[in-house]
Amino acid sequence: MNITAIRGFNDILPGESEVFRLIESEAGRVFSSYGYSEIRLPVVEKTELFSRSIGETTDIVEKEMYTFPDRHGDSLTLRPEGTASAVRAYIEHKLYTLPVARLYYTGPMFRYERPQKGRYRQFYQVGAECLGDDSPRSDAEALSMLMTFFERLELKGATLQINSLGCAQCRPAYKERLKAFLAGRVDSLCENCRRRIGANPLRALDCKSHGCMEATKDAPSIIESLCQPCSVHFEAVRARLRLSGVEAKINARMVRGLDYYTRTTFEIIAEGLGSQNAVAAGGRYDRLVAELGGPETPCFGFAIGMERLALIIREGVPVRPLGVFIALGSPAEEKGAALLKDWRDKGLKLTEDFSTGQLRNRMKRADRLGARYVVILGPDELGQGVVTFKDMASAFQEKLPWDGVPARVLRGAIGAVES
RNA sequence: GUGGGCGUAGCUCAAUGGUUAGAGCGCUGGACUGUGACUCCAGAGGCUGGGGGUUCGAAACCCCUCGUCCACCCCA
Repeated sequence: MNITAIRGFNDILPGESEVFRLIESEAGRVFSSYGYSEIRLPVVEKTELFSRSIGETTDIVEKEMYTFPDRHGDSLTLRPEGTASAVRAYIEHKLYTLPVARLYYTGPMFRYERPQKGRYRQFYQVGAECLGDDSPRSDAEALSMLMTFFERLELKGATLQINSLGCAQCRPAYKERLKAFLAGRVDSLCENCRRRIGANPLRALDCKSHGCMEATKDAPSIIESLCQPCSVHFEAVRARLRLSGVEAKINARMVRGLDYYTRTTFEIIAEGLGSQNAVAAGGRYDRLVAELGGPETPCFGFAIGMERLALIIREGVPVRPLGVFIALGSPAEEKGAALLKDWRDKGLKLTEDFSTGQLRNRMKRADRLGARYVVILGPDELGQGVVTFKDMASAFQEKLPWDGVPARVLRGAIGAVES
């Protein structure tokens, strides 16, 4: 085999694809029950959109984007995340004329990183953005919607951590305080953190190196440094979450890797993912729309990592039981065509075996295809207007009149019927 | 970008530097001319990831390279 998929780009094969479909359809169901509508966004945007919204000095923009010139020389980029595109579309189509826009999207994102467990160069996200509302209830609503979604998927052991990064009023002051604090202990910081003290001292807070963890133990807390409005907002979000029965742990050291966040940020941590343990994350971004040329618009949004979620949600996605149809001889094949059409129209999931060997081998093929039942039409059955209907799990078989097959399958005797 | 583990049949894995690289599962066919899973028999399937080197002799040892997994960085 000479040509293989490129590194970090994976095929999602049958077996796995059902889980992805389940995640997407459940997300659509839950989100739309909160008034969210789907927006389909392009996978490629002008590079500038991402560098301006995510931040010039972030890792994503500095070294993880798939950027290339198109034939006119414009610099294009495969989207590394969805929020920037959603905001661009919001402004471009003047969706701000609505009182509030609740949007969700799903699809592939691209980042040039070394692949490892739960991290790939092409990865899928489901994201949601609520644009045009500054109420803390909006933060809480999105969070409890997300938790509801996880409940629907029977996700166990997911914990919600929240933080507030403040706003243009209070963050700069905090940054200075932290810088001053860190400056006193440069020696114990890791090389990386030393370098970023100037541009992004907050990063030192969630650095995993021992020295940094030790050095920042008594660092000033951002939560305690919030200005009055931000502090009120944060407390209101927490109160609202309690009301909805959502447990949230404060993590004052949680820092986001994208520059546009303000006030509330959060992460949902799941077990069983190795070191890439955030299955969903997001927060408030009150400045981004204005920074990209739209009107002042407060927003809240998040994204869910689909392959990470797929790694941990329960197995055994319900699928409709598969039937295999076996015709013996040309007359039966001809009659079978009409019967299959009718049965499929009535909702059965049936595949036909086109092989011609011994019935024994054809049964074997049906078994290998995962057939829950087999429908056999041979010369005998043809004469009597029946089929031989066999339940593969119990080995029980019976003769059924042609129009009796759908009822036999659909009444559930063959297992749960679900799409 | 950095570090480590692993690359042998479709899959999971064997094989002190020494004949013709094996096993289980799967696949194809038969025993059994209309009944799968169990049993038995036969068969197909490999440039041992690729390239170079050491050696009388390499799947094995050395170098390079590619792929993959895990971790770091960072993130969903």
